[in-house]
Amino acid sequence: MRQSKNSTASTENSGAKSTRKTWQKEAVYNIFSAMRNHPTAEMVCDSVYRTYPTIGRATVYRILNSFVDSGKAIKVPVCDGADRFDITTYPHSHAKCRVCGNVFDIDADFDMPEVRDSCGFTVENVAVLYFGICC
Amino acid sequence: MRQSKNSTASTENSGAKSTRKTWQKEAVYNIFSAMRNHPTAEMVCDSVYRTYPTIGRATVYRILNSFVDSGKAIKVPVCDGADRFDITTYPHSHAKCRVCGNVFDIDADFDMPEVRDSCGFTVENVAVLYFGICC
DNA sequence: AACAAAATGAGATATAATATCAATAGTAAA
DNA sequence: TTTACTATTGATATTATATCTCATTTTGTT
Repeated sequence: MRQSKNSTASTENSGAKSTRKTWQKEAVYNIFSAMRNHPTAEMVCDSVYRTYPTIGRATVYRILNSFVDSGKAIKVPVCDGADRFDITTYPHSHAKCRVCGNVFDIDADFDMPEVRDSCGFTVENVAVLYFGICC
Repeated sequence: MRQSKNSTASTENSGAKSTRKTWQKEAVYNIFSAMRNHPTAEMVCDSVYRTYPTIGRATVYRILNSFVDSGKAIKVPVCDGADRFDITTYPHSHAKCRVCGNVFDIDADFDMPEVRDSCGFTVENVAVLYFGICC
């Protein structure tokens, strides 16, 4: 995603509410929530496309971002490549294989760094990412 | 992939790839290592450009990546925007402000999740990233 | 049905990073 | 020093990622 200078998210238009039901939102949610491989936006596009060839790419991107904004999904930072989207929102961490590039869920069996306030930084969320080899 | 087929039998740098000294590598290292704000590759480019206007953009990208490969720097995953490069390689974590976009070092005063082997995944490294607001 | 606003979709634009490849330049051998 | 070899560079093209623009369509409401 491009970095915007002074706004947090493009979908957050002051007071704008995405309340209207559309078949596009339904389609993206149904297909994305069935994917358990932390897909990129493009991967979701491809899947949605197979069933709904008329849907626009920008629409899929917009809808995925709206899921993140509304807490229905999270973005996983993976350092390289496209953003990953994760339908699993409970606290857990991720592992990325540097060979195959796949991203896996990792149960947070260690003490998950807790959200804290220090150094004048107000923490809202934390992401833990392991790098290594899966195979 | 390239093998030194006709080099003398005893090379001190066995397997070393980027061995030749160039003023470009010197320039990028000197300027990058003085930047303490987790710059993107573009930010390094801009800085290097001011002193060495003839250096190529691709060269800066290549050299920065070689620093990461050789362990002289790390890439910081920030979920949004361009990759960040960090000259500080000792174990610590990072915080990213969702308002100003800046990235800060955070001392790992909690128990840093340790590198482990679980679920068949061989962990080589771990990154902890806080999201929040700095101001 | 008619209306206003939200949402979409096609394409343009912005941004990020690597690939290509001829020319250059570092290093060792002669 | 000169030569030979090839790693490295740099201009440009290409690929990848993601958002923006805006005319058109659709939704929810009256």
